[in-house]
Amino acid sequence: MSTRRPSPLDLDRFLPYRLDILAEGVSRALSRIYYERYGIGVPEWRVLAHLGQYAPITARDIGARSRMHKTKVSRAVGELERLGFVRRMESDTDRREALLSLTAKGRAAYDDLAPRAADFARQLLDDLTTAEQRALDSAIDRLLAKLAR
Amino acid sequence: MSTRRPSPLDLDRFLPYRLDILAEGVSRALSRIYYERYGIGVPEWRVLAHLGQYAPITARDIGARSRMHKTKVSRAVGELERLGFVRRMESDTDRREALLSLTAKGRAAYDDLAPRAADFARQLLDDLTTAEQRALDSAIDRLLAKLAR
DNA sequence: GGCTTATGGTTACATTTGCAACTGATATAG
DNA sequence: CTATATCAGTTGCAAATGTAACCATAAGCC
Repeated sequence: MSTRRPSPLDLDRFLPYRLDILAEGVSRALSRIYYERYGIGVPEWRVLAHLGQYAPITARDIGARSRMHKTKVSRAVGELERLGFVRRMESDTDRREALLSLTAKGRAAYDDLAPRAADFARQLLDDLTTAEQRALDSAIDRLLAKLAR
Repeated sequence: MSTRRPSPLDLDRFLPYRLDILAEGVSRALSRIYYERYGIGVPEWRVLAHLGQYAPITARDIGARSRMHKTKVSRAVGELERLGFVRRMESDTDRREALLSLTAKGRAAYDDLAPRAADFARQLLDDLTTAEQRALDSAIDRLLAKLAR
């Protein structure tokens, strides 16, 4: 008679799987905010958010910070330029790289979106107690640190 | 004189962004395990894992459980069939759908991979205290539940 | 200096993905 | 019944993505 071995892997509790579904769902929900208003996708939003906070910054550094492939950054920057959101100045210390920053229009979009995005994250977390939020945050920090090794 | 407004959005603490980077990093690290051994990618691995645990199951149900688009499931199943990992039986209650299950070869791959995947997740989490692990798990549950609404 | 190697960024090409349309089958309304 | 709507799954096509090659510049080395 065949006995069913206990499954060595319970998918519904498997962290990588759960994280992926969660990240995808959160990203999709958030994207509604910026896609509806400005017609931009995830990579463009990411670049915009980086520029809002860190400009002037090079494409390289955006990629390094956000773990985006350099071609993805390059194309997102291109699209944002096309939209008139981003301006590039050539660096005077290294003529390969360009210092990116926001135009007035890009700044306006950022100033519109950033608080909405922050609200979104707040609402998402508002079921959790402060302690749970801290626990989640610190767990993410530790996992990220572990991956970096 | 211009004063810098406090940023309304601190990216390094922004949950959607952090989740995305974490999920991507975890997935990439895990994928080494199954890619190196069987040359399969994320969608194929996901389908394999579902079949290992829930077979016989339809492609539709795999998609519903794992939030994969039906075309992605369809192609992953096709690839797993090509590899000789998956067999399809037609359902006798509904001839549109196919009941998928693993061949001996597919089962062997699953039995090889599943414990490795489980180990991977355990190692990933072994820095965290049990309390932290539970907090993380419950936070993910709540966020997923919130998204589902 | 000149030569090799590495780097920021873009582009070409192949692969992957998602959407829309389709096929064959089932459910449902009248 | 039968006509219409719905559904499981596949396929065509377009958009998005990653890899590799490339260009221009910079850095390291002799």
